[in-house]
Amino acid sequence: MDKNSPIEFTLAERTASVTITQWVYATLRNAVMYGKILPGRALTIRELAKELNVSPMPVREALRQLAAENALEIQGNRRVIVPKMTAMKFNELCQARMALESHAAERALPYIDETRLQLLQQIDAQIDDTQISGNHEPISALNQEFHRTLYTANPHQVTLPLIESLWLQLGPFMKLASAHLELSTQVDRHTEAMAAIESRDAFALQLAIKADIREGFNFASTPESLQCFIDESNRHN
Amino acid sequence: MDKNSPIEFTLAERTASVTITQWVYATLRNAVMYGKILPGRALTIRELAKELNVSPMPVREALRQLAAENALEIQGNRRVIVPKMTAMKFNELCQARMALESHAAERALPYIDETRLQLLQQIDAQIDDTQISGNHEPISALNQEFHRTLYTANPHQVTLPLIESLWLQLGPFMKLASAHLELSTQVDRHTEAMAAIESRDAFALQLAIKADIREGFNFASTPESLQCFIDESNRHN
DNA sequence: ACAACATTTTTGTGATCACAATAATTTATA
DNA sequence: TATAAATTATTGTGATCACAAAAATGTTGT
Repeated sequence: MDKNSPIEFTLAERTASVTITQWVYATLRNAVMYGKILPGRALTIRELAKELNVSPMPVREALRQLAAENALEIQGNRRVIVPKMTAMKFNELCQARMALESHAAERALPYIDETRLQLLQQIDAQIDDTQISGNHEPISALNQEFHRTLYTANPHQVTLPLIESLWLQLGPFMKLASAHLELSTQVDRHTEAMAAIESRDAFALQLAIKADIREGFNFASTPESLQCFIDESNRHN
Repeated sequence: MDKNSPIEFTLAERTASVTITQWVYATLRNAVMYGKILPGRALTIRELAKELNVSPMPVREALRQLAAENALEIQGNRRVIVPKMTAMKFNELCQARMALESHAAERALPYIDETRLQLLQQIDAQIDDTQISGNHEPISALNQEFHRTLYTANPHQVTLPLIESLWLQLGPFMKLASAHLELSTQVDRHTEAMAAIESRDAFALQLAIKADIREGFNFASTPESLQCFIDESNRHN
């Protein structure tokens, strides 16, 4: 149990009119989403409060909020940890992403206008530029922005919070997996998605989104390689 | 603004080894789920604390948790309210339920054994018994239990928390709508679902679940009648 | 009678403290 | 030396308080 493994916080911007709780929440969320905290790592209120130079109170609230989003897990002994991954759970999370996000894309399609399409193309171009660097975090962040921009075209959207919950649950594990993976093999499904949008083809859009999600996880194409990453992620604690 | 409209709390059971926060959470969640709090109703920490005979602290945490689940909405002025419904949002919530729950049912199907099927039949029988009374709350609770029992057959389930979030968002509005509706017209789609399970027909099961959800909302079959209920629900504040 | 201003009250936020439960460490025992 | 028991340290929970922002109320001027 390397309970004391340090956490590389990327401190969120601390603008005015943002409460300390919101700032702590954003900071912790970012740490979970981009795998800065290892699965199984125990998080204590006082430790985080000291680390972030705030009182325990905002940390308490932020932790509870993240637990409500299934990003953290409150154990029976009231300890808060980053949940561990299993092969079956990983599979369920991927399947849930495909079901929910293809649905969100379909419901967003009628609302996508020329402006939003250009926005999507712009983000996709940024992804191509960043692809060379090979860093996991900025690519992952841009990829999320692409999906978010697509789904939020629907002004009555209700699924994004649910989708973000799934992203959060996959985050800690993806970081570990991406370290052992060359991303270069990835085909650009975003282009296919945008073609489907232009031709107003809901079915093709759903296929493209599902393919994009599936390929993001194709490092774990065989059960053996998946199990290997899971063992790796759980070895440290 | 009948800000002071009373809230009929059904107090959750206060067993030992349950924290006050958990108890308050369960109580408030129940109130939201079964429409005891009108949409638009502002909730203040101190008011609820006094009402429930607890200190403000557990109420604070419970409210934040419910807000994280999209059951409550934190406004810009930091006030907490039960979100108001719109026709478009209502439609999106129904569509999301159908997409997510039919997916959950499909993923659960392989795990359903004889024992669980009997459990489902038992719950369905209870629903038939309660149907006569006409009360919204117990029928709704049993209906939820039926769906929950189905989805949790899958031991690696990850979608139930997301589904419950959708239920919570629909809760306050359903109560208002059900008051103007005779439920007797409802066909029993649960029987169809169980037949699909027995024949291991995933597609038929998905259809049955979708039909069950759709029919639960068929009081709002025309846009006009839906708008009528929405106006009614928002008139009070 | 109604708008604009000043005053009072109420509210969420965040800090600090007490306490019981849990975990970690030390000491005692075989 | 290994295991059990006792002690110490740490933790989450919940209560209380101070404070600034916001809402409600009261007051004034036209």
